Amino acid sequence: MATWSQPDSGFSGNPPAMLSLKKYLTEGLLQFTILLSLIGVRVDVDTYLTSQLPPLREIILGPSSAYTQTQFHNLRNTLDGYGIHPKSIDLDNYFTARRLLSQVRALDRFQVPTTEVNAWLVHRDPEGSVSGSQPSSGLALESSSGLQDVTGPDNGVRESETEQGFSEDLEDLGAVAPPVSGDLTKEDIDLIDILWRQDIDLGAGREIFDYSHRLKEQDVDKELQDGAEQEDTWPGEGAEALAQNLLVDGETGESFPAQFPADISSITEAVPSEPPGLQNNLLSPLLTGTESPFDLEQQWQDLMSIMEMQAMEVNSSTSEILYNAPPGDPLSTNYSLAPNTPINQNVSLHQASLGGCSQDFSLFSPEVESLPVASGSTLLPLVPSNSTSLNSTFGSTNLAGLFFPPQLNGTANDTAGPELPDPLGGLLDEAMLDEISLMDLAIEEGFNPVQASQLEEEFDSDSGLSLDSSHSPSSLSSSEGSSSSSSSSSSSSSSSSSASSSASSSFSEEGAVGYSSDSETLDLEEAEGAVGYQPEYSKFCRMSYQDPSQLSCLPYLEHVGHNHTYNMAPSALDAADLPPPGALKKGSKEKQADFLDKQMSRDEHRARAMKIPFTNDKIINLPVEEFNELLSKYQLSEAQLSLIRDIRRRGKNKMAAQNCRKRKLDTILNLERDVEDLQRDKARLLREKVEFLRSLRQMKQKVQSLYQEVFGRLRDENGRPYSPSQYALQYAGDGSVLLIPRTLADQQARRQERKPKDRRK
DNA sequence: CGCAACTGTCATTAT
DNA sequence: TTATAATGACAGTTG
Repeated sequence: MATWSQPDSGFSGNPPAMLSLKKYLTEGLLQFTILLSLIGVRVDVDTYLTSQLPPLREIILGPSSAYTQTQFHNLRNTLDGYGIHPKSIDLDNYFTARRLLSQVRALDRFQVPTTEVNAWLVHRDPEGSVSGSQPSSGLALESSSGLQDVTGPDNGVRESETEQGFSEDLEDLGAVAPPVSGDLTKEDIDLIDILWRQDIDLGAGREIFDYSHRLKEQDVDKELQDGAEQEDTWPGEGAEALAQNLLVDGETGESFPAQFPADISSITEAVPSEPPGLQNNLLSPLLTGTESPFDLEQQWQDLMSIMEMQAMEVNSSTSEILYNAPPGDPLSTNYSLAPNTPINQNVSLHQASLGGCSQDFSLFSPEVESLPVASGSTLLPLVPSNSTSLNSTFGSTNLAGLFFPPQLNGTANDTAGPELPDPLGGLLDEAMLDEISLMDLAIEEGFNPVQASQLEEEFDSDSGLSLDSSHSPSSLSSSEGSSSSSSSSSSSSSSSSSASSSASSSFSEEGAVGYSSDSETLDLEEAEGAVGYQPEYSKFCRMSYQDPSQLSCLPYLEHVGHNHTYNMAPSALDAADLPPPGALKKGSKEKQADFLDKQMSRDEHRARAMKIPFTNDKIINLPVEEFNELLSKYQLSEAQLSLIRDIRRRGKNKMAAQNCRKRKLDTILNLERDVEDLQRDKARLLREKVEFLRSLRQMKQKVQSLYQEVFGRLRDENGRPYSPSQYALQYAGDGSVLLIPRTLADQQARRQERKPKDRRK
């Protein structure tokens, strides 16, 4: 056996390099298209391919490898970690999927407020209490949300539960990788090869990902849960209104935090400190806008830019505030908040948002957003009397420009209209919001188990190489000593139990298909070969890769528990060899022999009937040269030779069929998992987007409030406040703020308006 | 008995 | 060309 070369040299005949790009592109694209269609993501695959977007490209190309030749040996020799279910054979595909996942998860890194998301998720106050900005206050409230109830226990409990679920699923998958050290000896590798050649399932494997990855995924999971909660709070019509409002935000949103503090201070310094008087009348154009559809990619880029620019500004506190907003309290939506808001003259925007948002939250609460108002007019009903004048005031002031760099600022004010397409608004329509909720719900309820199993696999991945481990069903079946198989781990023992159900412990005497077993029996066989009859012990483990106990727990594989080894003696050839029915009554030895006979395959019976002087294992698994050499050593009849050739052909084909089926199943599983991952990522990204938009809107509201505050404190030479309808604050590029007549401001604004949306009286 | 799942086998094609 | 692998299709076995 030591002399054995790769029996399945056919694999080597298909090096990875041979994988045609065409195959990748065609099959990969096809699969990915299917995935996308399943997910509902409308993405131009070609665009992403050409744009060389790494994650998507990997996603596209990844699954395709499932159909490619599996480089078992190469992969195995990499000693890299991977976790695979018992039927999983396509390690290439698995690696691809892993790489894909890792890259997708890598996206998490860029995202600004992962922790912030968690924060507001956890602390969201469904009661809508204003004071809920405190993180600690939200936890109890969280459970009260409707979706939360649907999804189950609170996050804290949930996380642990998911972990348990992972482990269970992992076991189901049979992918539990035993903690094998990464260092493998030559013998180990050889053993792996041997096991593999013996039609052993390579399924179990260790994961590529380390603990941090798993943690990351868990975080993502938690985010999903949280996201589901938060989104649950959105009323249907609210989502639409929100989307529209968000659009407006998107226009102006991208850069304003940076300049804010300085501007504020500059304004406030020049203003006498008097109680605000006109704040209520001031309506911020920033809150209004029109939705402009945008392609997904552009939105992505915009979103990214927003993230980058406002990462520091968008913090957990704002998020908390946003989500602590009282549900459905339209009354609080009026702009009375300004008086209640103590404006610190010198506070930075960040501080202002922290302090003011808690009180101003009502303006940005989902309920407010949910008001059935479109674009700029959304907030008008909320404004008491001179809302229109206020609008005009704001529109002319170009206040937004104060906070947003020109290149990014799409003229936030209503009158100006969206100079630039809203990068975010297009994504955030009602349907999308609904989709988010549904997706989260589905993921949490439906996909969590699988997802959990994935996580569990990753968790176990560290343990190391599981290919050859005794834990893997395949190894169990193939273990040459097989006596050890009985003592194998629980996962493996299940497989042995299945075998034992039909066979006594004797099955372990010979490593069924294992080459090692051949070697062990070689001498004996050859010694008895002349006699022509070598009592082969049944190949109990032949089918062992299908560990029923493990697979039964896995939804996909629960039906794989069969062990149709064709134990019966069907052919007339071996009928004579079969013991009579009364054999069972004979001694245990004969009983055992009978049992073994029944475990023999048809070809084995035929071989025995034909007095084939060597085992079927050899016939099937020996390399061609050795096989021919073996044949040459015996004087075999033509019938025998024909049978031997058939046995070899059938045996190889049987293994090929098994591999094929495993591969097929693995492909399906991988695709399924990819779909889940993509759905999860999509949901997460959408959630993040919503979060950013909310934060953005909140900050804009802050700006508006400050504007109102400043404007309200302005007094003319007679000590009277300026009328918002007659004056507006105009800021210059250098950061200075001027009080100018509204007519002038309007002119300037109109000059900048691409699509005038005049609301003046 | 019928059905579903699993498995082995054959034929065909690809490598 | 040969050997082998892959795979669809079919049939047998089992629960």
